[in-house]
Amino acid sequence: MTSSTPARPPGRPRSGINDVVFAATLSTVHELGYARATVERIAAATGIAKTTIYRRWPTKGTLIVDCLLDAFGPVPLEGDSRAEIMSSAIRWIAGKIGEPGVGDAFAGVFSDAVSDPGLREVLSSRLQDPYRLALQDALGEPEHRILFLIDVVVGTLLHRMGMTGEPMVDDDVDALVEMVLPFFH
Amino acid sequence: MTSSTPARPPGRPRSGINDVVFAATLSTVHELGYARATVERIAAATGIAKTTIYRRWPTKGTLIVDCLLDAFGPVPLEGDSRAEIMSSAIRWIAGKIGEPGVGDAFAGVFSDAVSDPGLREVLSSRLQDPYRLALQDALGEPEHRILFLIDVVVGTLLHRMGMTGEPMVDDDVDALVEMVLPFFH
DNA sequence: GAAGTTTCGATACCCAAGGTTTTGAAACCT
DNA sequence: AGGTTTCAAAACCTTGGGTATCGAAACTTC
Repeated sequence: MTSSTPARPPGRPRSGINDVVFAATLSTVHELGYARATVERIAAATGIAKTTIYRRWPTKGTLIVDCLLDAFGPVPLEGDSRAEIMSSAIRWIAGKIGEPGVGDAFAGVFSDAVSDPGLREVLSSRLQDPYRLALQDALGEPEHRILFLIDVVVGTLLHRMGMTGEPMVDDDVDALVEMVLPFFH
Repeated sequence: MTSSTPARPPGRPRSGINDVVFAATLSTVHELGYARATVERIAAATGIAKTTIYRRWPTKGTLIVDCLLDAFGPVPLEGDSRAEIMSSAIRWIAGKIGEPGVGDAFAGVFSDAVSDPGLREVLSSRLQDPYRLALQDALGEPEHRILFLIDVVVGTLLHRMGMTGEPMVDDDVDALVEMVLPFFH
């Protein structure tokens, strides 16, 4: 049982700066927008070296994805009925995308992924798949229906964000829920 | 009335190369993706100089928007009922986004616009507004409802395109129509 | 305490791509 | 012929993602 708690690996341990980097990433994206939130600026905002960021995240895209994973956390799948579960999930992701920097970062990394199959794979497997699986389980729907649901909800929220620069207002989120729910009876 | 038909401006007239540039833009984007479809490569594909492109379009974003305007053309608002009009419009834009290069170009310029308020303005006023006004007129819906409709339809189609790299299949476009129509009675 | 290993900060660097500038020639007008 | 605009070609600038190097710091084990 010597490896049940694997010994700390040799060498200098990493300092616990991930949270600081995530916070600086979101605030920098919020202030300057996605494209002008360069890795150099994010590093400067945290006070650490750019090389340290690239040692932990191989690309800017993976940094943003990890940052979003940290910002989102697990889906709260609350509610007694399927309708309540879907409704709360939609409002939850709408609220998250409305948080400062989150929507910009999401839309930005999403757009980078369009021309970058590697990043698309990261986005799909690390960010989308966990939520897709949780929703499949909670709603008892087949994969392609959940993928369609995610396309509709996230696509709509990001399109509004990208077109106006502002997150979707609550009235329109209500409309989104009202439109989606009947389709998934 | 000497200026009713304004005289041709002095100097060497522009050669009619816009169509060639648009075609080369779409094919280059289709082959290499949006980010790798550089202005230099597009120019090389047409055989004209990069400076000629920048003389006609101030930025890559405006070139792409003009290219999309040319590729889309006017919305066909056919059908006797509101349902038929909406259905045909949704299938029309889905088909256009599925054409080679169009979806990539659309998603790419859209994502650039996230961090670029100037490009966002161009995208909104030159590309979205004409279709929004035509739909408002044809469907008799207020502006915010049409904006919501565009967010849902275009957002969903682009999210699928960005996440998978492939346009949405017909079955899912059918589902999109089926979901949207009842909401707009 | 010394050797080995890994992280850190700093700096310099490479490369791609958007965009500008310059120059000389060509095409059109009056 | 002179004025004006467009064109192609080339050099150039800047930004930003990502890499390479180096010495110092922080741990481990022997």
